[in-house]
Amino acid sequence: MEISNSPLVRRLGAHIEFSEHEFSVLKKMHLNPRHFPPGSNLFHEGQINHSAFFLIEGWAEAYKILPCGSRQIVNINVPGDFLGFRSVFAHAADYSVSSLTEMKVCEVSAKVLLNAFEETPRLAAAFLGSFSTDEAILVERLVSLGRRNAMERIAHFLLELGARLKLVRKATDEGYECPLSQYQLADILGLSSIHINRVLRSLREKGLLTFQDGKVTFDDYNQLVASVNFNTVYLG
Amino acid sequence: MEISNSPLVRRLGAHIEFSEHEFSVLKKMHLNPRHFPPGSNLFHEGQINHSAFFLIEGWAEAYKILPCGSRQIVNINVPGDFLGFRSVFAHAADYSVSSLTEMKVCEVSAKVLLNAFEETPRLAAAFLGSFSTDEAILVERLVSLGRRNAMERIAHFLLELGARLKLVRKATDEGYECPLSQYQLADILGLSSIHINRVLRSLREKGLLTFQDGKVTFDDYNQLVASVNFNTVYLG
DNA sequence: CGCTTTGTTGAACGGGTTCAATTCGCGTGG
DNA sequence: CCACGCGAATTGAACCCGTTCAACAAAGCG
Repeated sequence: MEISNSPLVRRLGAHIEFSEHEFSVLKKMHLNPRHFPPGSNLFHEGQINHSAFFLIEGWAEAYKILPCGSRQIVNINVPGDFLGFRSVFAHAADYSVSSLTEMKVCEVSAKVLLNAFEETPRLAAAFLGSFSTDEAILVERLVSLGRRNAMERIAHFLLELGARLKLVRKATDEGYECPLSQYQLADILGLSSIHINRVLRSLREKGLLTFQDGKVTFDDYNQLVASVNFNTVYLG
Repeated sequence: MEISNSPLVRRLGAHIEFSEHEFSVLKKMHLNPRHFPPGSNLFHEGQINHSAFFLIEGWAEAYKILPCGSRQIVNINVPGDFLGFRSVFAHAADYSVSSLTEMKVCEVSAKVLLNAFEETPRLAAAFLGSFSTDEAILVERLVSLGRRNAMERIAHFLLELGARLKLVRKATDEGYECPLSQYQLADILGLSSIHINRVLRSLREKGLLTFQDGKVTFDDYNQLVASVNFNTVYLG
């Protein structure tokens, strides 16, 4: 793959132009790609990591399991996303990450990463900017779980995912391929899968969006955006 | 104030020992402290910031207002916390921050911060570690809003706040001073203030914790921790 | 072919909200 | 000094969004 088409470069480069030197540093991070089948564990809660991953192809989920047995998905990761960067700087990972589909990642050790940061401060700033976006996504989901009803949560999440996938050319205003099940949607949005099912039906019947057969289709993008007050500014 | 007693140094130094040089860099960040009365806005959603703040004394709240008028508090900040660091690297702040009490902060420009990071990589790592903890707090709250009931959310949040305040010597296992109202607790935990009130009464009657007169008292710390499965590992 | 995973629908229940009213403490002005 | 207003806490009652339990259909897969 041509380096400039890498989803990582596309994400980091959303706001700045890279120099030749910066490109070469990024290129080094693309060596040694690794593949995982669906359902693989990249790392788990409490694990001490000395490396992080770039997600190049495929989808992953970051989640926590509660003692009572229920589960909260913290984030869904798509190509261009960072996996486990926090746990490099923290003592240990505070959640688990598994692949949802066939997945291609590039592993980067803490050392390589910190060296790159020292060497090219602009690159460090680009990374910090992207980390900020990740946290903004987390904040926006917190708002959803705290103050939005089921319909708003679902629409918001699927619109957000669409916006993120557009960055890496995997979605349009028409919709996108989506490997998530209704159960996973429930664990992301703090709802039961039964209720997810009912609300999805209602959204479909209203002609707003269709979540079916591994595809999300925006049947009326503008009305959907308007009806849940979706705003992309937080995505950077 | 002696620099080594600064809540910022106490937080950053939770895991590493600073050199003389690193101390001097941190000391420079303590110049020009600013004071704010309760209810001041440090910055608001959408604002473009070129500087961030360390919270030295007092409490603050970070929140988002929804178009429907309801509010979600993203985090409560206590001495030693960072305010607005993300918005330095992102395009704009994605939430607003106001003081809850009389407050003392130190302002640090993006430039000074980035220079410090280049100059002393260990300091940069300490900051990244602390940012990680902030994000872990966010993740844990997401889990609360998604999968815990009102009693668990309240207990978890007040225990977490206690653990954070212990780091800066402002709490013990007995309890701590807390300027939050029941309304604010509601906006943090995605509940109504009426329900907060009822659950607080129930917790008090069970002899687990008392939230009254600006104080949180852990009437039976161990039983409280056990009954909601509180675990501090995510706090780093 | 049976088994598991995912999706679908109905009915009853319940945790938490909403609306409404009351109390208490406190600062402010008459 | 008291009346007033205001924000925070408190309590009751009705309601409702979302859960839980239960049953069944459809699709994929060894």
